[in-house]
Order: sequence, then structure tokens, then C-alpha cells
Amino acid sequence: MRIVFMGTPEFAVPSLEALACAGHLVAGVFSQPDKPVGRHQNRLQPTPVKERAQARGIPVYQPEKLRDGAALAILRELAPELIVVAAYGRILPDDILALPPKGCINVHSSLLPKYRGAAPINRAILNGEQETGVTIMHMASELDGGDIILQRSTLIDPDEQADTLYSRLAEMGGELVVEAAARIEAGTAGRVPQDQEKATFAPMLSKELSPIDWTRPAREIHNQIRGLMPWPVASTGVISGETMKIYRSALPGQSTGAAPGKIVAAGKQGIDVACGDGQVLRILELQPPGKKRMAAAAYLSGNPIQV
RNA sequence: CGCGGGGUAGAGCAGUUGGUAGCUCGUCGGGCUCAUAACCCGGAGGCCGGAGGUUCAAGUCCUCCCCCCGCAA
Repeated sequence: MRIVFMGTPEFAVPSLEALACAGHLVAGVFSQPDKPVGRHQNRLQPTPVKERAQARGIPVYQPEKLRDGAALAILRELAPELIVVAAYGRILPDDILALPPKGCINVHSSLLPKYRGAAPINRAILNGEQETGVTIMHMASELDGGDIILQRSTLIDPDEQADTLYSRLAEMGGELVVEAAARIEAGTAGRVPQDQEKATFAPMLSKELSPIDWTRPAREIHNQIRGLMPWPVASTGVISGETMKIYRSALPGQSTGAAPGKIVAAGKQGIDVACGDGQVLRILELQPPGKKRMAAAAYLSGNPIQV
């Protein structure tokens, strides 16, 4: 099938790759404009999807606007039968949605209608979900609200972090979108409308979610640490007074009478902190300001804590 | 050249007005013990990120370069 692919971050790369490997003709790729990223703000950084597309010799388009007619003109020229969107980061206007004869489909990393929006993977873990998945759906004017073609679920391990789940779902998305494309080509793709009543939303993350409130239950703090990976990452000042990032934690299942935020133990096993529900949260990996990410035990060997 | 932090033993850190490079953990050997991640004794392990300069003498002062991290998303 003749396809135009639209995507931006790492999540979209396996989908692009899978479609190309499945023998589809990817006539063009749309991605967000390059932005200054990282330490050298004077230099523009290509998006992961752009890099992969260029490596495959696929023409890349990075329009600033989708509603001024230019993008539509390019798409008419490319004449795709199907448009596949995966984490593009833009809302497609109706005239683009209406262009391809076989429609526009989207790869979304949640079990729709739950977790519509920008950060479904992180939000699922933040909320302590035990299951999530990938949905391939037709695109509608309502954000992530279109009819479902395929859906596959997966269990979230109680200690799994959002960044590894992200890669896992990205791969799953690639497999599923190929299957969906095959069914569309064969004319056997189903269309199940979403139950709009059950829709929930997964808004974009922000740094304000980072600080840990130790009066919350240990389980919820653990979810916060898992869910804010790889960005913005949970943080706290209880260890040294300086704000440091907390990358990994565990729930040892110990009770304590200590006040929330108090360090109750510090050793090879990690740094144990009292939480609001009287349970202990064990910090396993952290990062002091200006330093590298390190195991809690490594931190302690240079910065001993008296309990 | 956007702003800031940092590079010293395998890991994490200290190192004063320049004057023999240290600490905790790990590692190796020995001891104690029913036993141990515990405890005791001992050992190995360093181009102090790189190059140049100042000096009788540079981890430390000066210049340039490399790499890592945070801010930004």
C-alpha cells in the first residue's frame, strides 16, 4: 500500500520500520520541525523519526503549520492510500483526515477509550494501573476518539518503569499497525466505536509532578517514581537537603512509626524513607545535582548518612 | 561559542596558604565463628581527563582542548 507516515519521537520509529519492512511503500514522512535540544541550544536536533526516514531514503516533511494549505498540497502530491500517525504531536485538520481513500489511522499507547492524550504510558503507571496496551484506530476530529480497529493489552509489572514500558509498547505498536494495515488493504478491518462514557484523559507531564510528597502512601510514591521516567523524574530533598532525582525504588513491605520523609535506614540495600501510610519506600537509584545517576549504595559510600 | 555543575584506586567522595595522594565500600589473602551481607588483621590497586605554561616543587596556580551531568522540551 502507498502510505504516508507521521510521527516524531522514538515511540513512532518501530511503527515506521515495521510498515516499511512489511513491504508497504512509504511515500513520505511527516515529523515535527527540528528543535534545539540538549546542551547546545544553538544547534537543531533532528527527530528520531526523521533520522530513521532519512536512513531509509524516504522524503521527510516538517511543516510548521498543517492548516495553511501547503501541507495538504504536499499530501495530494504524495497521494497516499492510507495515512498512519504515531505520536506525531499535531492535530490533523479535517481536510487532511479526508484525503486518503482508505483513511487515517493512529497508533496510540493505551487501551482506548482510557488515557486519551499526550502521556498515556506515564499516566497509566502514575495511576497504578496493572494493565495497559496499544490501540490502532481510525482518526476522528475528536482527539483519540475514533473507531477502534485493533487493540492488544499487556500487563504492567509492579516494578516496571515508564521508560521500559514505552519501548515495549512501541514495539507492540509496530506489530499491530502492520496487522491493521493488512486488514485495511484486504478490506477486513473492523470498526468498533469507542464507549465515549468511559473516556479518560492523560495530559502532558510537567516538572511540577516531580517533587515527592512523603505524606502520601508508599505505593503511590513508588508509582510516581516509576511513572515519571525518563522525564521529568521524581525528586526529593530529604536525603541531603539538595534536590535530587530519584530514578528507582522498591517497596520492601516494612512498617515504621517514623514521621513521613524521615530516613529510617541507609545501607547496601538502599535508602529507606518513611511514608504517610507508615510503610517504607526504598530508594535504589538517585542522582545528586551535577552528578551522574548512581545506586543509592554508591552514593552512601561517599556521602554517609547517620540514621 | 545559551546558562550552570563535574572529571582523583573497580564504585562513591575528601584533599587546607603549592611541599611524600587519603576516606568509605568493593576486591584479594589471613583470622574469628555453627554461620554470615557481621567483626578483627594484612595486601593489591592511581599518567589526579588530556596538552602546554609558571615554579626548586603542581591534584592544587595560568592557558587551550576532550568527555560527563543539570537547566530547556
